[in-house]
Amino acid sequence: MSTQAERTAATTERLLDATLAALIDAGYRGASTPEICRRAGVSRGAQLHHFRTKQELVAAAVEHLFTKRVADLERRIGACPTVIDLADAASFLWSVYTGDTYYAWLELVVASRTDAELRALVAAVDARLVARAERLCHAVLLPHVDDAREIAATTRLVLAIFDGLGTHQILLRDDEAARAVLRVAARAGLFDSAGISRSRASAARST
Amino acid sequence: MSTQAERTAATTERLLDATLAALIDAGYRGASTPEICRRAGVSRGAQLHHFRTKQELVAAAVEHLFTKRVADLERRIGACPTVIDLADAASFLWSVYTGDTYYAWLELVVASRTDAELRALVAAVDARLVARAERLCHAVLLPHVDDAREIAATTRLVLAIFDGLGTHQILLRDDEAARAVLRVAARAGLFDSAGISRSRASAARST
DNA sequence: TTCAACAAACAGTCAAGACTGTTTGTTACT
DNA sequence: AGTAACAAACAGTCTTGACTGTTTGTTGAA
Repeated sequence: MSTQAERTAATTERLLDATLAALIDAGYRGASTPEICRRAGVSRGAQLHHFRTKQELVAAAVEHLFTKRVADLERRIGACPTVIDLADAASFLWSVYTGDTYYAWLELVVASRTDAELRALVAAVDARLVARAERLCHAVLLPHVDDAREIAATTRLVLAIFDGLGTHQILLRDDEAARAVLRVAARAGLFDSAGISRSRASAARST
Repeated sequence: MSTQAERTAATTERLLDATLAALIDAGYRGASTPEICRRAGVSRGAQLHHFRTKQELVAAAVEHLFTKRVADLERRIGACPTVIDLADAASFLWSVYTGDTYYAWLELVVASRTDAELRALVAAVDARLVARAERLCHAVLLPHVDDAREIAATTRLVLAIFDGLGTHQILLRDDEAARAVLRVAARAGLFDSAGISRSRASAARST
């Protein structure tokens, strides 16, 4: 039928996708191995053959989620028309950033708060995500800034707004409200390199 | 020894405090009833006498957490010296906002994403918290703004930044980095009513 | 090329432990 | 006495990981 390698790849991918789906639909608590196997259409024996412990499966799923998020983001950003208004850009980014994969990620982050082993995995992957975000932020928002700490802090601020809004959306399922918040942020000059530069200039004067 | 009412009050309070402590230390998943009883020094029989189901216990704990957060916040804000710099104020708010009770709240919010009953409880309490935050935001940041939607959006933005930074702290345990982010936000005019007004004026001109 | 030997993938069952909620019994207040 | 508060044993369900056996693919010698 197929080679061993092909079978392995197919089964592991189904398991990893099922793990993310379970994480999204049922949360970290509900992502049990029987549930994942049920979704993947794979026997528990097969699952245990490929991932000897649940930790191994989760670790692989974290990596899988990272590549998926990055691929999603870059594909959709690549398909994005030329940006004119930074407020529109923020709204566009919001539509890319939120969604299922964000909530899968949030489940992992929150679970990792009380699980040191998981936290080590998630933190390592997060560092890579943040590094990418910093490069993007540097290119788009702060092309004339060279201070790494300045770039890092600005990136964190933008990420925090998106993450915070994503968390709020759990309780207040109102996408338009979230976009209104982003418009306020844009008006305040948050996504506007000129605005930030202007603020920096005034900050410099005040010292 | 003591009256029935006193015994009931003492036991329920110990159970509720233990529930929050378990939520903080072990997460929603780890906050099992045996664990809560162990922490409270109460037998499972007593727990089940006062809270017939876990749902009841969690519901009471959500309410307990709300009163605790509000009390903490108002007590510490009351003890705060006169505010001079809004960046310092943001840093102060951060020290009040983050901490154990924030993570207990986050556990509940994330768990409520995949638990409709819990979500109804948490959303109702969240609405009350946000309403308080809006009044505070109106008084401190936007005293001259009357548009309710404007106030709501600005409040959400500030809350989103704090919540997002709190989530980031799970992976990046660096309080100083979080404060640096808040300084960037303050410099961008986010916590500065004048800055927001100025931005609004320029936005009005552009239309 | 063909077939035997081997390895990997897969399926299903089982035991140990954990959690929830019920039931039964005991102690302390009214 | 009667009732509320508490304690402990128990039943049922779920999850994890171990174990046994079967099918499928790979390798190498004749």
